[in-house]
Amino acid sequence: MGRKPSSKPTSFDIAYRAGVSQPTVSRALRGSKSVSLATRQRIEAIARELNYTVDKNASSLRSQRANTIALLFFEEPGAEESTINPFFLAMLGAITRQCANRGIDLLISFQKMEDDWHVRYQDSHRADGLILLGYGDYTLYEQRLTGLVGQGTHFVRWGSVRDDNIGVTVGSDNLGAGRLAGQHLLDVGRRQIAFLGQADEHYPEFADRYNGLCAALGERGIAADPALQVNAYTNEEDGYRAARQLLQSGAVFDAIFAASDLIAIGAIRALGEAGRAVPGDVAVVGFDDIPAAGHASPPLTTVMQDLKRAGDLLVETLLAQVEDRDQPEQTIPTRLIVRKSSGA
Amino acid sequence: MGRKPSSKPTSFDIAYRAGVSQPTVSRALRGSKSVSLATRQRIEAIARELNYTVDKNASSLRSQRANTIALLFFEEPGAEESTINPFFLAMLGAITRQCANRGIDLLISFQKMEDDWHVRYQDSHRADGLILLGYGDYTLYEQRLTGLVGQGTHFVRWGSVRDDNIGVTVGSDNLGAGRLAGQHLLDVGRRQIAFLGQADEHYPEFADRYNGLCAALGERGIAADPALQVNAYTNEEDGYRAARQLLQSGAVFDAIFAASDLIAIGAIRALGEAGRAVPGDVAVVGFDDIPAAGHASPPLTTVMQDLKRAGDLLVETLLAQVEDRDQPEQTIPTRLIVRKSSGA
DNA sequence: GGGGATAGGGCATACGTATACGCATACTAT
DNA sequence: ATAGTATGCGTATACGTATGCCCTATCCCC
Repeated sequence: MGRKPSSKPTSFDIAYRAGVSQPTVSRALRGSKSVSLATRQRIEAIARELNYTVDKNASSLRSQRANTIALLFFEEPGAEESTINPFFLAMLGAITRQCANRGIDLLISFQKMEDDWHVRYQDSHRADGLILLGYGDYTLYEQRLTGLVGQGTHFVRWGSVRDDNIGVTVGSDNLGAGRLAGQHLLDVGRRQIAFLGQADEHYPEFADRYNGLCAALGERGIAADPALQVNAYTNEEDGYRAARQLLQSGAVFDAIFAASDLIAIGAIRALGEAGRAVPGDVAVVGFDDIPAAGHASPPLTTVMQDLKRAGDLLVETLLAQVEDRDQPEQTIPTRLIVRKSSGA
Repeated sequence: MGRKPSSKPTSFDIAYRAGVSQPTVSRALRGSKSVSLATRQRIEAIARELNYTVDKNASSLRSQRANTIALLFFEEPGAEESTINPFFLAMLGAITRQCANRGIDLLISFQKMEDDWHVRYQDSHRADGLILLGYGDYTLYEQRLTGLVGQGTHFVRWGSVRDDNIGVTVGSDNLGAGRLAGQHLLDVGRRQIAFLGQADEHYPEFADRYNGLCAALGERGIAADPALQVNAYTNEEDGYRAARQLLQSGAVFDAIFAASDLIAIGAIRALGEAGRAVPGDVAVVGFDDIPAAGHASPPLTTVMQDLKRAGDLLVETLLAQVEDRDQPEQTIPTRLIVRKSSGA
């Protein structure tokens, strides 16, 4: 077994054996139609035989195309190392698969918003574009995003799709999802529906979900009670705290719509400790449909985001931008998964 | 705001403004000591001013070093898209951070073992080395791994550290961890300890954990009862099934050591349905310390793997290999996290 | 049979950086 | 003073591929 058969073969080696010039090899392997079928097949056979692979660096250098995108997770400043949002992790899987299908490589990085990611990736020709992921407060970064657009950096971010967003955003239909959840809880006879999650404009996705809930209430002639909205970020602890706060406030409620499954799970824990039965006393609906949702007790009714669709759309939208094509729709419909926690 | 200031500056542009030659710019920015301090600082200032970034493709092409590693997750053939092992996801975070610290880029991919990953990454000069991750059955791939070694491909895999492994392996001290768990259960007075998890050589990590348990039993003069070992892969469903199987077999047991937290959580569900109290009737110890372990009811006693250490070591070991340095130790100690489920 | 069109492929070169060498200048040692 | 040694930098070139341009051989049609 040859240790190192003689370092890696280049397109010149292939060309030599095939009796053609190096550019012909390049053209053949890239599928250019100005190479005859016979020649191409000969070249392909030789390439396979020699275990030849196109050198990505040379290829990218010459073509100015890396065939790579960078995925940036933005962490909350205070985030624990271990607490990566399961929702994003699931999306990672979808994105990865989608990239693999398209023959595109994926660079990944967890970043503080403060770091100079655009320099690190796009500017260095490392990646053709960026996918920005994180329930972050993008309003803090408007300036930077504006700069990116100005520089011609290609990027797509996940979040709340709005007309005045900087750059291109892909996201679930959070407003519609909030309505779905609200309607469902109303349908099962609940009237005092609390919302656990940030509802201000620094968390546009959560705000949309809340607004959707309010819309559903409004459609049935019920006014949303501000006392029933309690801030919560996105983890289990926060859900627990928010629910306790709600309980202690003395507000009357017979349902909770949580902005994420983790919040919902934390809330259920708090309700249990307070002796409130779920769904008997309080119906609970979550958001995301993370794996744990189905295993929670009681199993959690939740809004499912279509992760596969999300991954596909993020990648497709980004590539469309890079290749200067028309961009597809950017809002993804959601689906309500009814389980025991809402008492349906 | 300039749309495109005049495409990207190159090292020649910097050189021109600094009144030096291009190679000097390269040397200065790479920190070569054959550039005077004054010159370097001048160059650095200009580079910053022009927003210059080294073109990674050109750099890698010339230096034959990508400063990139590829992380490959291997999926079980039947794996669901959404069921990425939480343990690996957590490790992903650690690896990512470690790479960021070292200024190394990370490519990521989920693969079937069948695919030709080595071609795709290392052979194409896309990455300097590979990290192989997955509770997979590597014995099936010995041939391929042998081929990799023969080709001089750099890789490190996560798993059971043994002398006869092909390539370099980094992993937790599963044998020691199994002993820890066993000793703990013995210490709290249990004697019939069941093991849920594959114990055959196709799953070396699980086998080590089982063997560690047997060793702990042996040290107290107790023989391991083969009837108390039930196969389970690594997810919650499998743990549930395995526990039911164990219950139905009529075997007597007062403790369960599960090869993973997910198995343990599934087992607790099955025990609950069967009316066996945890830890009253059955003490349970899991493995991994995934986030859900602390939130389980009862909170799960488990073996914590040091993920940060794991990520660091994987990266360091791989780079040591790439750079032809001595490789560090490859076994990582574990720690027992005692919670309620073991009745301590 | 001549003029165009087309297919097939070679030639030259560019992509932007890193590095082996060589050459000056300055500084040390004898 | 003179050989010897750093120091600091320029010259030339290589890394391996993709692509614009040009050339030849067909082939076709009127």
